[in-house]
Amino acid sequence: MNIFDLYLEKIIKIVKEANQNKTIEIPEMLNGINVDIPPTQFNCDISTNVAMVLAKPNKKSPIDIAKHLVDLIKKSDDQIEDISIAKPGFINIKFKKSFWNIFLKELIFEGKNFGTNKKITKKKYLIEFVSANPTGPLHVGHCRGAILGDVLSNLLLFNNHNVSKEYYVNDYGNQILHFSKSVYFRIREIVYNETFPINNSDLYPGDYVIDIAKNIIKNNKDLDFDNFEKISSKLTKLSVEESLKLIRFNLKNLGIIHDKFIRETDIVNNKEVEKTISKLKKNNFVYEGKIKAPENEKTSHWTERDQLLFKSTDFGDDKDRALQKADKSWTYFASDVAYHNNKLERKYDILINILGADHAGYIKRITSVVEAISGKKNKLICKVSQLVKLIKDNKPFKMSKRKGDYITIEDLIDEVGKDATRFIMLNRSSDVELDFDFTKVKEKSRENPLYYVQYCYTRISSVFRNVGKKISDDIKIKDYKFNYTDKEIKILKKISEWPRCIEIASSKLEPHRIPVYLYELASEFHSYWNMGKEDETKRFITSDKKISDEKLVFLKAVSNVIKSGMKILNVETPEKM
RNA sequence: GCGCUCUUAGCUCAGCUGGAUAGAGCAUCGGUUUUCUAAACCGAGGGUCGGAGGUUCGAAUCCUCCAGAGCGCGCCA
Repeated sequence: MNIFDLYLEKIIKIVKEANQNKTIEIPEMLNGINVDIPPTQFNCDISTNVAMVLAKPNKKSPIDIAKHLVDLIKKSDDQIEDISIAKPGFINIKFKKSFWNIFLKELIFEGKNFGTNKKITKKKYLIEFVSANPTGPLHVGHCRGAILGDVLSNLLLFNNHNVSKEYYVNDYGNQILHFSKSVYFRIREIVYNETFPINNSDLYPGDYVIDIAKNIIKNNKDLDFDNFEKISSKLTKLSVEESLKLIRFNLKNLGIIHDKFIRETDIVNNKEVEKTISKLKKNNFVYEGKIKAPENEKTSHWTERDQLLFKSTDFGDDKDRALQKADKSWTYFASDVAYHNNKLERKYDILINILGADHAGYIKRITSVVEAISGKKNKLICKVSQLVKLIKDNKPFKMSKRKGDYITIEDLIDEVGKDATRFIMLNRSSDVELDFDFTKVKEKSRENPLYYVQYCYTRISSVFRNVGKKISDDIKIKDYKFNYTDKEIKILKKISEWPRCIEIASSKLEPHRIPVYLYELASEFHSYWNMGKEDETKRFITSDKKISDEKLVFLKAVSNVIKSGMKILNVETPEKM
């Protein structure tokens, strides 16, 4: 039950009826009208701007319109205790206490589905995220996008959409070649006692490559490591699979499981690139042409030549994009074009890509491709997650591939924990750079917002435990005729904002709103809890170790919302801490 | 040079599908514990929402310009 939507509908109905009775003029579009949360000092529950929106078409002051509407609203609804007008024309509504009983009854009935958006139609989503090169384990830099993608899919699932999570494995091209060469040199180091060419900056020097080399030697006794060319393709495959093992392990420890891993080599080997390009050629989106050197400083080595280009300038990109390299092999972009065609052929309604900030410049061309193939705009939504600035011992911590100097996901999980990592990474808008202070998060774990929210759930659990009940048990109440106090209603109001939080978070793809909301709810609850210290009537458990239905329902409502929010974030809600 | 993102309290950030007197946490200062778990609570101080215009009844929120910060601008992935 979304009370804001409920009252918006009621008000629009009233306005339309008034229009039919010729007492009010309405504009063509009524979407400027909204029902909102009023500022706390007004002592009311919801407010609407309807009078201000209607002022102009009626050529009357908002206050006059409001006066007219207030009567109509009051007449049509028996749950309103007080309805008033505030400058410059807001209509403020305060509900009777019985309204909150209706609300709670509905909430308990909906159970864990409370908050799901019922207005939307079910869609099929494909969300691609992480997709880090399979050249080693994930590091902290990958972490934010991984968690963002995971929680977005949970959020969409919560709203009953169909969601498929995919990882695109870039196992084709130069970087992979360098990687498998690195593995090869590590193998030679082990087998023939040769020194690893540490000064070759193309190679991956990290220690994990040694482990990968060892594994490959152990499991492939029949392989002849004498000549790289001979075993290159086999070795590449083995190296990639070893990397993927590491990556899957990292993701699992973060609580993330993808539905599918799609390999770039499969796309290329299945001739999907040719297929897609010829499709685009037919529609004149692909042609042979030259591109100009980029305008930044290092242009001296640039040679212009004819090559296959995608006409992304047709879609507002600043230059057309190359599909083929000089050696006629496909560019990264070309196989990604084919991959997106592959996605579209699988008939998803919406595609979502989660990208790191360093790939933001790629968005224009890939959305252009999807538009070119599907003929539709906004079929692909790209969501960028900004950088995580790591801070350790009060200094920015720079990771270096060269030195193999990383903070890996395992380090992070060992030291900070999966839940805290997830919560902190999600607690900020993905548009903003995130300071992740390794030392602080570790030391001051008590100040961590995760525990603040979890503690709220723990406190509620302890009440249930103390009266011999379980927090997970369903509760059955015959009549909802409770007389909640102002403080309790304040918390119920916060709970009533939950469906709205979900709605905005999912429509804008901004999951950070969930931890922010949960923190606020927890804060209200802790405040209430502490009132019980001074005033025994405010405690949940009476002196004879019982709890009233009234308090039971109240606690159930709070814990339901915390539980479903934390479930979307995929963090634990322990009953004891 | 061009593109994307950001700029809100001392610090880290919410708030942005336009609404009323702009909110948290940390830090600072002062209080609360024989208790349903103090991993908590209560109170105080702290603001030219980067700057300038514009749209609007109304702008932190939308538009334009400017400044600063970050990221990117390959035939790398």
